[in-house]
Amino acid sequence: MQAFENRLRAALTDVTGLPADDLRIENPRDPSMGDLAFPCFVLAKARKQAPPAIAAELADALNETLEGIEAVATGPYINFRVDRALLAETIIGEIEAQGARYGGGDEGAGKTIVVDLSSPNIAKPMSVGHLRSTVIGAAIQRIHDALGYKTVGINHIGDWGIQFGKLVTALDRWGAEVDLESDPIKALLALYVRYHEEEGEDPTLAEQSARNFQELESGADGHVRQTWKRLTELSMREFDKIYTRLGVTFDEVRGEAFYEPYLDATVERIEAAGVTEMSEGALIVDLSSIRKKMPPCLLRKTDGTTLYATRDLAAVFHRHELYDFDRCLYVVGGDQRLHFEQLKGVLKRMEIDWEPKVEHIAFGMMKLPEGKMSTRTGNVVFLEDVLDRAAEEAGKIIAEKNPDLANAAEIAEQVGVGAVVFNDLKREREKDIQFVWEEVLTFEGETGPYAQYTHARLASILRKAEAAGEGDADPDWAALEDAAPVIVRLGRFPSVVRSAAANAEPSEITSWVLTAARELNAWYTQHRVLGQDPAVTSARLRLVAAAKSALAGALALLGVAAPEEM
RNA sequence: GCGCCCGUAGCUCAGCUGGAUAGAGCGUUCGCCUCCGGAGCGAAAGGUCACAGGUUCGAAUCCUGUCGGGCGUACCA
Repeated sequence: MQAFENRLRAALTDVTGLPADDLRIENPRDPSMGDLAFPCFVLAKARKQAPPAIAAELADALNETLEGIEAVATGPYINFRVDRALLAETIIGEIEAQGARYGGGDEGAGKTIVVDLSSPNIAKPMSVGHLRSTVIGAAIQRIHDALGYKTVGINHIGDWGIQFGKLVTALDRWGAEVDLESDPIKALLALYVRYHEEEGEDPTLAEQSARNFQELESGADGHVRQTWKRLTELSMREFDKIYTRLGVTFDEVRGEAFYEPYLDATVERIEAAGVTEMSEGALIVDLSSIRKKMPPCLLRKTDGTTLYATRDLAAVFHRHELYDFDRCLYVVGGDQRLHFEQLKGVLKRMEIDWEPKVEHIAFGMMKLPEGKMSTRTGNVVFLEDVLDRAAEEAGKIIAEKNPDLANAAEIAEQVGVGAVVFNDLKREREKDIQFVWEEVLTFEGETGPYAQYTHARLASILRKAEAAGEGDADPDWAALEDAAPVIVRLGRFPSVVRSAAANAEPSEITSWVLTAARELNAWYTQHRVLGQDPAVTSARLRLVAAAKSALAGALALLGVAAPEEM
């Protein structure tokens, strides 16, 4: 589609004299109006003419020069219609030539994108909330991979902080009462909740916890550190199970503890920039010059220990030195907006020139009907349970609709997990989403399984064609006239990928997938592929194969499997 | 209180960074399997784009205010 757009831009430059970059080519509201459109409003002032008159005049001029594209003036717009056979042959040809790489490119070559994603906390279960960061971050990374960027996916594990002092305290007091081996994370969660219930009554708990964390931060390899190590190992084992199911891998997995040795140097560096001061006994960076009333960033507490912000600053310096990134994307919930504003605020005050490359890719909170999820109060839905139930549900449907399916269990997992992942990527990432079981377990309408089903149907047609030996004839591209809207949709995929990358917005891909799937379903129910005139069957089969390939590619970017049968 | 984000069909959401008659899915109602898979397809009903002003050829989109919601607001992460 880009090729046609470029030709139009060049032709429009010739007839208007405007630079190609200033010409905005749009998609017509209704596909029946045309494949591409140019609004003439922008020319009205300079030409002192009404837009409809300009459109009519330009359309005539363009038709003199354009070959294979027809320009029609419709009111203030010029609508362009690419010759149907040319359109089909060009777009399908592109998809066939590029295969699984269709939609990708190499414009990212030489550029590095760091993506900070997932970042679960040790000793806490992965909730459906962590799903968002993991799934959105992984999709953003894959989208950039496809465009040729060097990407670095970093899982920044929350393995540090005062809560580990608390956990050690809780384990020391009540550890004998729980079973850590069979389900370590749920046992630890119970301890954590209990701790917070009792902390109010018993001030010695908080004191002990503070001492524990100080010992941990001192580096002493005693009881506290040993306990902490054990917690980390138990938790990572559980997390890896989930990452395997989601098909997510990381290029770098580091805990916050990794940055422990860098903290002093980080604080010194910020002090050397002359932006720190003492306030109420704590070491801070004042940020009121960045934005009125912005709270200061705390680097050291009164007791000298560091905070989340200190460790994140150490991490961002470390990452910049290691990767010299072009963008560093933090895929972290919107409830941490202030934290990243402060992080960037400190960098700004230090006059660090790469500060704009650090971006907070915020996403909406996952909420339960009962309110915000909270590990402290136990108001959470565990990710593992969601995946299990979705796969189970998919299994039931397979048993009912396709009982002879060979690898039913494997497909049920792909469909169930696909449904959960797709559901999470469906909406614009900044919107809050409410977790509703029946919504997650729905496989009809705008869902992942619907997209997977479309893919499976296309695969099925191709299998039948293969078995019947159809599709060898030369295709009659003109026979795909009725498929033009679908073909245009497929042709737009590369620009959708680019937009999704620029906006770090995977939902642009899901939207495209759903629209394409809907249009494909409509098309193949109206146009039988097999058993037609051989030239027609050939053309339709080429479209089916191209569409299947593009759909599979899009689903791959999202991290959703594209089964051949389901 | 202050700061940031948000308000589009009964519900969940799109709306291409200011353009054509505001579109989907779910739900509701009606159709469609002698025909490549009904996790599907076709159709109907459903809208004062929260409200009030403003900017201009033109606003769901930009600005201001009001109302309603979410998140955050220095020693948690």
